[in-house]
Amino acid sequence: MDAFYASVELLRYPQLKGLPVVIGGGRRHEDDLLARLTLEQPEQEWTSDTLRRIPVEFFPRLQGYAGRGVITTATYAARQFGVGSAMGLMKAAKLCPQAILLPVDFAQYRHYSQRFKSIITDIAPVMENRGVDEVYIDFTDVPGGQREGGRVLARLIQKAIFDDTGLTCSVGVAPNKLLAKMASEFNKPNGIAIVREEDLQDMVWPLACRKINGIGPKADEKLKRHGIETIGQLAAKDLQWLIDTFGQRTGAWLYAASHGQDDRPVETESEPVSMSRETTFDRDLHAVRDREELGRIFTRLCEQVAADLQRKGYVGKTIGIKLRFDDFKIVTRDLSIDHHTANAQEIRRTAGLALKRAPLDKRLRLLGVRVGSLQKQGVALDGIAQVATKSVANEGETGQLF
DNA sequence: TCTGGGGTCCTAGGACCC
DNA sequence: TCTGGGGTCCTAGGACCC
Repeated sequence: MDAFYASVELLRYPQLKGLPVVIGGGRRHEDDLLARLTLEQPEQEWTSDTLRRIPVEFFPRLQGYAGRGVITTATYAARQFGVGSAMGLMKAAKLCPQAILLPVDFAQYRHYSQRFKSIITDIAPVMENRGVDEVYIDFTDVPGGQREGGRVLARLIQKAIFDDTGLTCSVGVAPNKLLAKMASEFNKPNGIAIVREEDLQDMVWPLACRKINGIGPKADEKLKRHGIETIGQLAAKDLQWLIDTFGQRTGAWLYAASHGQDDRPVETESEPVSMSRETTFDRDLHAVRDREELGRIFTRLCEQVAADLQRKGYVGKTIGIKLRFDDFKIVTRDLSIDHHTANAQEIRRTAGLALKRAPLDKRLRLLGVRVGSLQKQGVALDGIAQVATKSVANEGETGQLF
């Protein structure tokens, strides 16, 4: 198989070039911004749409930012100051107070994401989704795909995307997904990199193990404890040692990955496994003292998940909650019911039961609601079970929190 | 100055059935 | 009555990715 990994530089509107700009802060940041603008300039109607038309220079600077958001992405000019994805905005404000803070524009990302993907499937139909801005492509059967080792096709795709959307795109070309993904990082932004099997030693082995998609901070730490820093050092270990040290599955995978081997196909179809909604509060909430506020938020999350399920046509039967405490410890509780549902009240009721089993002594930072074991709506044949919605003991008991 | 939101997959133990 | 093994479902936590 010949694979591409294409990653669009999604939010880098041309006018951001050269300016230190960070994007982040979540939905709340945009709401705050709209509220402020409405107050300052009431003659204009402020919406996400009008916001989009304001030149970047008019957006607020990071300096003095107080809130819990993180950076979604940053321009290269901002990255010079050491800020980057996933960093807290308050920390970023210290490092680069002059950076312009733009709100995250989900509607626009979705729009451009669809355009970018449909341009690609027009050219190369075997495409796998990897989130809003990244895809794998199997171009084995694309006419002309082999010219200059794939470079001609990569350039064609880049040009088509740029002409239509104004977005740049980094492409990695390799014999499999693992290597294509790695290659796509080599010439960011707007680059093309080709890795052939015989390039493994020169181009891949010098890289840090962390560059392998699937090796995160924990695995990297463990590798380092064994003196393994680079992919080449990993490749020098024998299979049995890796299996003894990391377990059968992970060991064998590490061995294969370090030798550039990966036989996963490009998957064009996938069904969702779960849908969830979660929110981090502006301030930590206490289960007893902030009971009412928590209850409202909880209900809203359930309604949002239900709406997501209904809009996308799914029903689920495992309903769960997620809590993050002030010390960042996470707890989850799941409860499976005897039929599939997308009903907000039913999700709320079941999630409430799950929540009762969680410890609620510490202050809460985040609350989430998840529905799993999904099925397409209409396929569900739970039949009679639908009638017998369980009434559970203790429901309505006095003194309960939710 | 603490660290978003939406996902997937894996592991591991226990229940329960055959 | 005991032992054991396999399979599946459920639950909780954790690693990782975009």
